[in-house]
Amino acid sequence: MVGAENLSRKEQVIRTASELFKQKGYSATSMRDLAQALGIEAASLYSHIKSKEEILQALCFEMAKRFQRSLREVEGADISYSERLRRGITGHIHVMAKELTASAVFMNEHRHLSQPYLRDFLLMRINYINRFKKIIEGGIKAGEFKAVDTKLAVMTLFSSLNWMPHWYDPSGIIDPSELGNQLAGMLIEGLKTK
Amino acid sequence: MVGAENLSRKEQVIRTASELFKQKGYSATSMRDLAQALGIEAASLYSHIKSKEEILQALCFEMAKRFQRSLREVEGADISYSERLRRGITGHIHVMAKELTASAVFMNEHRHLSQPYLRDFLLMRINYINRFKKIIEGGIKAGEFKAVDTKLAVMTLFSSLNWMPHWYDPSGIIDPSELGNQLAGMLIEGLKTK
DNA sequence: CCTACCGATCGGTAGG
DNA sequence: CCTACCGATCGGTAGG
Repeated sequence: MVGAENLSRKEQVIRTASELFKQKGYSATSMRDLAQALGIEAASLYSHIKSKEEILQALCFEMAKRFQRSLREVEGADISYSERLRRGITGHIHVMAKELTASAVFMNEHRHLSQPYLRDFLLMRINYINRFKKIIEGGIKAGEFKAVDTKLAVMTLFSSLNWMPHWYDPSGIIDPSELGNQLAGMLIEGLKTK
Repeated sequence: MVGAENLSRKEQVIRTASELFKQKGYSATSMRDLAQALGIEAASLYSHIKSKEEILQALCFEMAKRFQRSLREVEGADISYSERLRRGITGHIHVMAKELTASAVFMNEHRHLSQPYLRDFLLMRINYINRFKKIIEGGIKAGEFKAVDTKLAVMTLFSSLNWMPHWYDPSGIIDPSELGNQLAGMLIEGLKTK
């Protein structure tokens, strides 16, 4: 099956690229670096991908889709805003934990997308953030949350989620659900003892 | 005064570089980009700086020093852990707000430092984070904070501080002190109404 | 997947 | 601060 072989090899290229992009950044990673990591010549990469940027596009949009899908499942549910926030956070962390490297690239390297991809990406991201913001605003209107600055609240949450690929070790003692519960707990209940 | 003129021109180069590094990233910013932004030829940059990386070094270590100094002022104070955390956060935000662009570069581009600068930088960063962590641990031991996962707590705080240069508008309605108080309040008291 | 190669651009230097 | 340039490396193509 030629098709399946090509697909799997292409994915192998994308995964290896993802690791290099995370480590060194997109711009500082050359196609020769990538080829060397795969044990082939740089020119051979172009049998599997059209361009360097195509790899970044594949990574960024695949992750964006996964994060969007995860959040959508929570929005319809008939539950409290605290619970909705908790599930949104846990869902995000699950997606992230399954693709830690791609998540880091998604977060830090998307600015190297060219137009119109960059614009599309940023629209998806602002949409994602706004949906979390709506949950927080809903909680405030319902009297469940304090009247905090919603931009600060959502940015604090989003920052925390974004930075996790840099320090979270999924093989450690704390699993994604537990991490999500603890983050949600901390943001909702605060650090202070009652 | 030749000395003063050189210094001021060098700082102008560093500031312009800082803006480009923030926008496009260190690797994707060429010396020709920088020269063009300053209205001179690329070769002329080397009258003011020794190398591209020297600019990054100057930026990163200057900001690191400022953040360290800001935190040091809080650690000696004889105040509650909540208050210590609050002042640590507010201090960080003040430093950041005064040099928003350099703060963004400090955060996102330090990985392009070569050795031994990279190692020194990372040691300073881990030291900075650990000092915030100590405040949180102190608060837990004193019964002032809940027994949360301190790594998650400090990373959430640190992420939030790091991401601020990307969204905070210091010319907006919320000033640095107010932003610090709100972030500290949110982390300490939580979103939930009591 | 390789050899052979392209034009463009990179950070930086010499010498004024 | 400029002109003139350097060797190295970049992403990518032709042709097998």
